[in-house]
Amino acid sequence: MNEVPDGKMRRGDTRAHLLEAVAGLLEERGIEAVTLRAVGERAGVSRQAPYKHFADKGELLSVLAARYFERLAEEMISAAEEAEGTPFGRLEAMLEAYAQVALASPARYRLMFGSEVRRRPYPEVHEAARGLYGRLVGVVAECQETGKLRGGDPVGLAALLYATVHGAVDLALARHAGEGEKGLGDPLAIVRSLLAHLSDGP
Amino acid sequence: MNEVPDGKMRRGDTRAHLLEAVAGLLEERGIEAVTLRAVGERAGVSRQAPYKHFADKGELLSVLAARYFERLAEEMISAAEEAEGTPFGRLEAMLEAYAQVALASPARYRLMFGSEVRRRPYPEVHEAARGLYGRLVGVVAECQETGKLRGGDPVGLAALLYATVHGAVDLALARHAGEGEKGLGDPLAIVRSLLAHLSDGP
DNA sequence: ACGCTAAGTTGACACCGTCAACCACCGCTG
DNA sequence: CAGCGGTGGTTGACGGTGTCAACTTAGCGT
Repeated sequence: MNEVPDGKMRRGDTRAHLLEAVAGLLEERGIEAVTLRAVGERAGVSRQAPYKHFADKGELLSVLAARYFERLAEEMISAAEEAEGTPFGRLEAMLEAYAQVALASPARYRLMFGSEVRRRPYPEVHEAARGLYGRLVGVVAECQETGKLRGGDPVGLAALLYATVHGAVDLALARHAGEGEKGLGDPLAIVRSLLAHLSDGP
Repeated sequence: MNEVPDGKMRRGDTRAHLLEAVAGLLEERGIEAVTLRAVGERAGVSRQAPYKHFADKGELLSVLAARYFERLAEEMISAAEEAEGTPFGRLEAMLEAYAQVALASPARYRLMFGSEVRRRPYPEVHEAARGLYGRLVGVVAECQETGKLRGGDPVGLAALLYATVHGAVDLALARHAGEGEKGLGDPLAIVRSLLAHLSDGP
C-alpha cells in the first residue's frame, strides 16, 4: 500500500517530512521549540497533520527517539569495527563513540532519555535501547574470554559500564556553562578511567 | 523584617506554603501536575501569588530542587556517620544512601536534574550540587590515604563514582515497568560492583 | 459511476505561564 | 493623627499549546 512507484501521490512522504521537521527544530532551536504547529509549518502541512500519522505528540517524539537509539547503536558498531582487533579495543571504541555521539548533539540525547519519551512505554524506543545494551553485553563477554577484562557476570559488568557512560554524559550535559564541579566536565576521561580500573593486564 | 513574633501577619508564611504545595503536588501527582494554578490553590492563594515570591515558575522549582540537593547531602552525611568507622565503609554508606534516596522519590530526583531546573543557571541549585560533590571528593581522599582505595587523582575517582551512581539511578528510573535490560534495574548492585572493583584489598 | 477511506484542513476548547492593573493593609514619617 | 509608600494579594486579559471534532478532498476498488 505504501510502495507507489512514482505517480505523484507519494504516500508516506509527509510522515518522513514530519520527522525531519522535528529533527531540524530539535537540533536548531531545542526541544521546547518543537511544537506541533512549528513542525507542521516546517513540513509544509498544517498543525493537525501529525495526528494522521502519529497518535499524539509523544508518539511522534518517541519514534524519532527510537531512531536515535538505533543510530547510536550503529555508530558504536562502526566505531568498534574500525578499532584495533582486540575485544578490549573494540569495547573502548564503542564506549567512546557513545560519549562522543551523545555530546555532539545534546538535544538528541536529552530527547532519548527525556520525560516526553520516558513517560509513555513506547515499545520501539525500548527495543532500540535494549538492542544497544545487548551489543555491549556481547563485547564485554568477549573481553572476559580473552582475559583482558576481569571475570564475573558479564551482564553486571555491562550494566556498570552503561550506567557510568550514561551518567558521565548526563552530568556533563547538565552542568550549566563551566561550573565548579571539577572532573565532571569530561565524560571521556571518566569512561577511560573506569576501563583502566577494570582492565586486568598491564 | 521577617521575624514578626506572632501577630497574625506571619510574613513569609505563604512562601513556605507555596514550596510545600509544589512538593506535595510533585510527589503525589508528578511533575506535570505542578502548575502555578494548582500550586496556588493548594497553598490557599491565587494563581499569581507565586510571582510575589519567585521570579517565575522555573525559580520556584529551582528553589525546591536546591533544597532537595541539600537534603540529599544531609542524608548521605548522616548515613556516613552511622556507618562503620573506616573511610571506605563511610564512602559505601554515602553512595548507597544516594541511590536509596533517589529511588525513594523518583519525582524529586527528576526535578533535580530535569530540564526545568537545568535550563536556568540558578545559583542555589548549583551550589547545593557542588557541596554534595565536594563531600564525596573528601571521603574519597580519605579512603586513598588509608590505602583501601587505589591512588591517583581523588577528583577523578570521585567523578567516576558520582557519574556511576547517577547513571545507575537514572537508568533504573528510566526503565518503564520491568523491561528487558537485565542488570540495569538494581542501582545498588551496580554501585557495589564498582566499589568492589576499585577497592584494593579484601 | 459510486461510494469508502485515508490525508489534510480549519474551528473551537481547555489549559498554561505571564503581563498589567487594581486593591488592602502595615509601618513609617510629617 | 494624616498621609503615603511598599509589600502581598487578587482578578482580567493575552498569546501559545495540545487536542477533539467536523469538514473537505482525492484516489482507489468494485
